[in-house]
Amino acid sequence: MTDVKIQSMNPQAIKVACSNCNLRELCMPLGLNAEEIDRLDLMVANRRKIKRGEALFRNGDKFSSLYAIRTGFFKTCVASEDGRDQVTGFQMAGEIIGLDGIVSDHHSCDAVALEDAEVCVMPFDRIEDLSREINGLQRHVHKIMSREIVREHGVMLLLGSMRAEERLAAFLLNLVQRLHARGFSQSELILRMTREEIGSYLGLKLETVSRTFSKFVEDGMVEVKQRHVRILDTEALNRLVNHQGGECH
Amino acid sequence: MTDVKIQSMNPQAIKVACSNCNLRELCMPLGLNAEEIDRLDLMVANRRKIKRGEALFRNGDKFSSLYAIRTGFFKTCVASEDGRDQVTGFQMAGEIIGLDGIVSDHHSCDAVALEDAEVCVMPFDRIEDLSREINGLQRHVHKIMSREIVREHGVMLLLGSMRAEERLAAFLLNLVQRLHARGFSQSELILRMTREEIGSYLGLKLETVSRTFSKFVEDGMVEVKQRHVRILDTEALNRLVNHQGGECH
DNA sequence: CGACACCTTGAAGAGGTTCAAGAAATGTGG
DNA sequence: CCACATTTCTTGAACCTCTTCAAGGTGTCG
Repeated sequence: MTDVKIQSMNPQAIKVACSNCNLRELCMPLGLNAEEIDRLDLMVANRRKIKRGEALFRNGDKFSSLYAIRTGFFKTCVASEDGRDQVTGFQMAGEIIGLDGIVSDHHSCDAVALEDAEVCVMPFDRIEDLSREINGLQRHVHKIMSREIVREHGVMLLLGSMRAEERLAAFLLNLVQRLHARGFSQSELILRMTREEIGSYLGLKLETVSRTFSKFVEDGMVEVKQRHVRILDTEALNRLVNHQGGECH
Repeated sequence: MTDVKIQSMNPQAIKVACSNCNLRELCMPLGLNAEEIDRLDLMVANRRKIKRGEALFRNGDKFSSLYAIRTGFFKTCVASEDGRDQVTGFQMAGEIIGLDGIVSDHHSCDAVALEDAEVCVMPFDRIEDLSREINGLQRHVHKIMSREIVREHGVMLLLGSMRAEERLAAFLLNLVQRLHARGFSQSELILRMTREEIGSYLGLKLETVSRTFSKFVEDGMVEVKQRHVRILDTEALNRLVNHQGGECH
């Protein structure tokens, strides 16, 4: 196993600067003045590269930092004592991971890269220091955590009340919408995760995910070639999600 | 150090004081000095009583405050456009609700009292002001939000990977454990919610909840008389949750 | 005391899982 | 670059869990 950690520790090679980052609108607060924006750069200690399949952190690891994803794609998953596994989310560029670790000073889930990735490491005590001085940052941190809580409410709704087709439709629409917000296509996407990981996230078995994809293809709503998905009828998927199977009016 | 505050009988004049509150260990940070503890009292604007069945806030309401539950019992639930409903949690004394509202300045779920309740109203901008000055409070706020995120991970695991019996067992154990932490019995509890609300929370229909209760009774694990539940065999419930139906390792 | 909400139980049915087999893609080492 | 091993994906058939529909019982509150 080759050790790739060294290269990411080389400080002068990398100009860490939120103020330049093209993801700033996604992960940083708006409405700061120039001086505050400059100070934000202090928040990022360094960057770290994670190869596909590797973990950014694991359940039990000491918590020290939040991570802003620069490139790549992650899944987070929790496990119960008896080995049950649940994917709790998929994260992409501009999103923040690590919030789970704050409460107990240790992470309670795994964050695994589904493709080669790079993150900004933001030591949490620096975040706390800075956010005491920059109100906009304080508010931003609170919003990020609240957003995650609300997102999870949505997942609970999905897991608690939707059927397989509705879950997969909601999943695809959510993914493509987030990708679109990052400049990708509205209708085409490449799944970074396996059917099993999708299934875990949606509370379904991988066979059910596969079958449901096949059904969507039959119905002409999407094209699927392995992990390449093209959405042909966004409206139909929306109807699936919002009109629980078709009550009239 | 006389920390006894005068309380008039006039409800308008009740001096709100976290420093006296017997729930302080549950909802307030530890390790503050005397001056900081005094300042915490500023956080609570007033108290508010909510009758059983009434909402503390509803989806769409303007967000302004977090609420610390003093007495009573709440459920929070989200609804999708098409009227699907999902209970996202049950909250009891010492717990904080309202975090969902921070991100968008509006609440995205309903908080409904399941029995007559009283809450401390903590305007969020005061919380932010104070937590810029009291590091312990800042950290505490972060922990509360992180705890909620981690709690929801647990619910996702439950909804995504457990079967009906496992879900109900986990639910009962969680409830009784939280009640025990508040000085109630380890083995006896009164359910404040209907079978339907339990079902919504657990992603099951009310009939399934009822049948599963009956099965637990048959198996001698619990006694159930309507909403009064006595746990006879905690270990058996624990095994149900942790050994997914009995793999023999 | 009567109306209403809540709970229990049965029987039939649907949706998803499990088990199994094979196909397609991906990665690896020679 | 190819052959082989491995992982991932698809599809079928049988099965099982939970849901749905229905009816009756129990508790509660004005």
